[in-house]
Amino acid sequence: MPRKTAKTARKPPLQARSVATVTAILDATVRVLEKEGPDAATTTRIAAVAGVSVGTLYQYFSHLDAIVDALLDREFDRAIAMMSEVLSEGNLARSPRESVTAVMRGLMSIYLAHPGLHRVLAMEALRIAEADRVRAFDLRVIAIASHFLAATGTAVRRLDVNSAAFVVFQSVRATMLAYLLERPPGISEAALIDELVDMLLRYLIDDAWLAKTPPVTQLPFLPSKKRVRS
Amino acid sequence: MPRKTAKTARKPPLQARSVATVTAILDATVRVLEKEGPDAATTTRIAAVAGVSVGTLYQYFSHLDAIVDALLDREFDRAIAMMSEVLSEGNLARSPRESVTAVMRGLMSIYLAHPGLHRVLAMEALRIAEADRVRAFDLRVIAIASHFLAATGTAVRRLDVNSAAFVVFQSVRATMLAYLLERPPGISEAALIDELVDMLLRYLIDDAWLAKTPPVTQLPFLPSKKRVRS
Amino acid sequence: MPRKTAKTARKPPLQARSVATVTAILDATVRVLEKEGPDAATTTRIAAVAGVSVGTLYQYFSHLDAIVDALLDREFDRAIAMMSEVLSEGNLARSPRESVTAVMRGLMSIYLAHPGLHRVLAMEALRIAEADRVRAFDLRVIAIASHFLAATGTAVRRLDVNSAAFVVFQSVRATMLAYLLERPPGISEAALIDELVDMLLRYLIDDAWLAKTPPVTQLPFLPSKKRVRS
Amino acid sequence: MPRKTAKTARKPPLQARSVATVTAILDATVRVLEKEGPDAATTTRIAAVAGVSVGTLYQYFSHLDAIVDALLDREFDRAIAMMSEVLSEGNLARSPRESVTAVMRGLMSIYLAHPGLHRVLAMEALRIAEADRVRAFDLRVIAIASHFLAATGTAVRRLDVNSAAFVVFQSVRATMLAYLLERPPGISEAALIDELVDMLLRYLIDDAWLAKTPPVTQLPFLPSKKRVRS
DNA sequence: GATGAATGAGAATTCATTCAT
DNA sequence: CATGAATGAATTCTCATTCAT
Repeated sequence: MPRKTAKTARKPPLQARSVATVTAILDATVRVLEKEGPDAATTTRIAAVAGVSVGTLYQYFSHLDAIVDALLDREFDRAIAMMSEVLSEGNLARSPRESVTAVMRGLMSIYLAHPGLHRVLAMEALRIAEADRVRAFDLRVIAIASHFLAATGTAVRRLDVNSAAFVVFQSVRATMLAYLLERPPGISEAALIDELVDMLLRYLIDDAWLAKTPPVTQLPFLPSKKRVRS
Repeated sequence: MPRKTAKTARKPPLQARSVATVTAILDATVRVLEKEGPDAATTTRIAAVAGVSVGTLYQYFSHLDAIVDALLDREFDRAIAMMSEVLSEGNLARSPRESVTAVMRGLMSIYLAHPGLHRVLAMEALRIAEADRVRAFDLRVIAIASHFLAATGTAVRRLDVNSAAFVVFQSVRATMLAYLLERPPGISEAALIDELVDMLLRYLIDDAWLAKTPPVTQLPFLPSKKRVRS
Repeated sequence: MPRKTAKTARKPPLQARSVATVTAILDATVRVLEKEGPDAATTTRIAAVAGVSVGTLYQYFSHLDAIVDALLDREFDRAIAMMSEVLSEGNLARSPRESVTAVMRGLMSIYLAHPGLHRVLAMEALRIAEADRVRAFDLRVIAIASHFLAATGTAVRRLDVNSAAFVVFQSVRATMLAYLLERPPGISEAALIDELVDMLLRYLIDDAWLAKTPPVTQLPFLPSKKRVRS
Repeated sequence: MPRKTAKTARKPPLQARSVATVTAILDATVRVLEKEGPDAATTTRIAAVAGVSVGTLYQYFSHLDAIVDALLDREFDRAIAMMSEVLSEGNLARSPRESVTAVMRGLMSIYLAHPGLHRVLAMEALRIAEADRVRAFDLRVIAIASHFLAATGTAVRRLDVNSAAFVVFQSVRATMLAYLLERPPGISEAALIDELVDMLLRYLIDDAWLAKTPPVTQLPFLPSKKRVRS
């Protein structure tokens, strides 16, 4: 994704009819990102893969960046949809651990579907601190989560939901993405999810509530026997 | 940090007598990054600010990327030094919460010193999944932490230290960096640190041990009435 | 007025029933030129402002240049009409100075109405040496002027009317346009017109005839002492 | 001379040594302008003709426009040098008519040397009202002229030298340029110069002074019979 | 006739890297 | 060793013009 200067204006696609073309361009971008890497994602290449001319590409996206933005929105929407589904009425019976695990798995599969894309999206997030976009996403997540928590009567440990949302969003995104990109040997996907779930549950949910469900079998790591002493 | 071609593999900085020049170049890069932004950090500009010619710059760094690598190492060293200090013999008496808080504050100040640099380092981490480098850092941190934990007899909840280190590293880096770059309104620096500390403590440390120190005054947030208790 | 290729020869506007559309396009062009500058005057923008589609625009004008040509003709017509009026039967009693002043004022007001347009027209005149068009205009002006001169019996100093017309046309156009575009400080509109009038009168009209009307109160400028006298 | 957006900064050539390269670029631009026309004067073409790479071109000129600016300055300098020469001490004995004629011939030969260049310079003058540049030139001309006028004791008719300089500059430039570009049939170069000289002399110089030198043999043109009467 | 989506050649500009001095 | 002028591949983006609907 070669970058020059980051211009301001971000025109939305002009016509409603040509959603097909817009989709083609977005999909082509993802395809290039996944198969050829960020450096290959030039306007010319994207247009070629999308089967349109550069001119057409620019008819719908005023900048190369605008494409990335659109993709970010699309992925955010995807994540929101997944969470709505997972935390919907039909799943109120699940334990917090089950629910959070389901969400983590959902997220992981979203990242897994297009790791190269999310790599670029994360880089973009660093390039231009996209506070507003992320904030909007956070708010949507908070709304969904709050609704679910209220419905299940789950007790939350955090005082400041906004801070918690911020911390959780950044932590989960970075961890999952780094995992998918680096594939650290010795850590399975399931194990990573377990770690995240455990971290989040204990960070977010009240102990009393957590106690209601069978605790994970996490055993102490160090020092083994000669424990604590005190 | 304008990028063209990722070119060949990244070589380490050439062995060089003139440490002064190398330092000058590294410092110049940081200065440019902080004051003029990533886009201004061209080889020519860096050389100019460092007071040397481009040619000389290439005498010491085979790639532009090599400079970034060197800076990453330098910052990692800085972090390690800080942790060694904070978790040293002299501080064994501290409670886990105090220790973790001290580490978080140390990290925050490292990021705070050069946010622009760390922004680029984080981007670089995404650009080329630098598994090995991060892994090496993690190992050093684990060593320091293990030592400290053993010395204080602290009980750890995690089974797999490597996974935990991975999760913690990514979570803390991403959260702090995003915080510094976005400066989300309504979240103070101290509050963010508290959140991270709380998350990490409960993720990492055994409840029994935590209980030994005054618990944080986190109050439940939601749902309001039909609260937990029962 | 962005230009790519000068392409083929310039065709005249296609014969069109819908004078309204043609006018709309011409007016839109002027509006864009005045309010958004030459660079904004793209076919798409002009069409948009005119309230038609690009396709329609091309129905009436084979080139973007054809629009400019049409506008040039329109402005020439406007100038001719103004001169005919000013130098008409009803104004034979005026002194040469009065007449020329009236013409200059008329021209100035034509330029003043659309300076941005005339800027482009002048540039176009340089881009493609539009000898024929200008020549035709000159001839019309000469006809009008000759008629007026004969009717008033004014004695002309020039031997070669064509050369004089050429010189006068270029001088007046360039001076007025530069004046309007640069607005040189310290020169009022009236002053500029006086200068031009004085220059033209003395260039064109016989001294004896000029003497008949009160001379301008131009005072000598230099050298100070050994002044000319009388 | 394809144009996109007119950026601001105009860096002067960096090094003094490489004057040769700068000159090569300027000369190449002129050559392209003269032989291939304005549309061919792209950065790539100019660089090629100059025998350097585009990169080098941009090392010395931050914009394509900067080249044009440099050429404008060069031509202005050329004109000033010519006038200094023509109106120098050695030529004080000449009559006003002779002097002005000499200047006009000098100018004509400057335009004649590179009509294509001056065409572009004039267009540029319209594109961005370059008031300051022209003003600076005018001042230099005024200085030279004033000196000469004082030395010869010539009486000037104009009250406002600045206005006069403005009018004269624009009139002469436009007329000569249009002449060279259009080559209107029936007007010889000498004739055009005579016209300009006559116009300027009568516009600028006091009649008494003009009378000192044999008047031009301009005969009345119209109306034929009822002539003015001597 | 009108529409406006699609086209694509082509222009400006950047910057990592080399190498003759 | 240091210098910094030269390189040129590569990229983004524009806009006149066409043509299927």
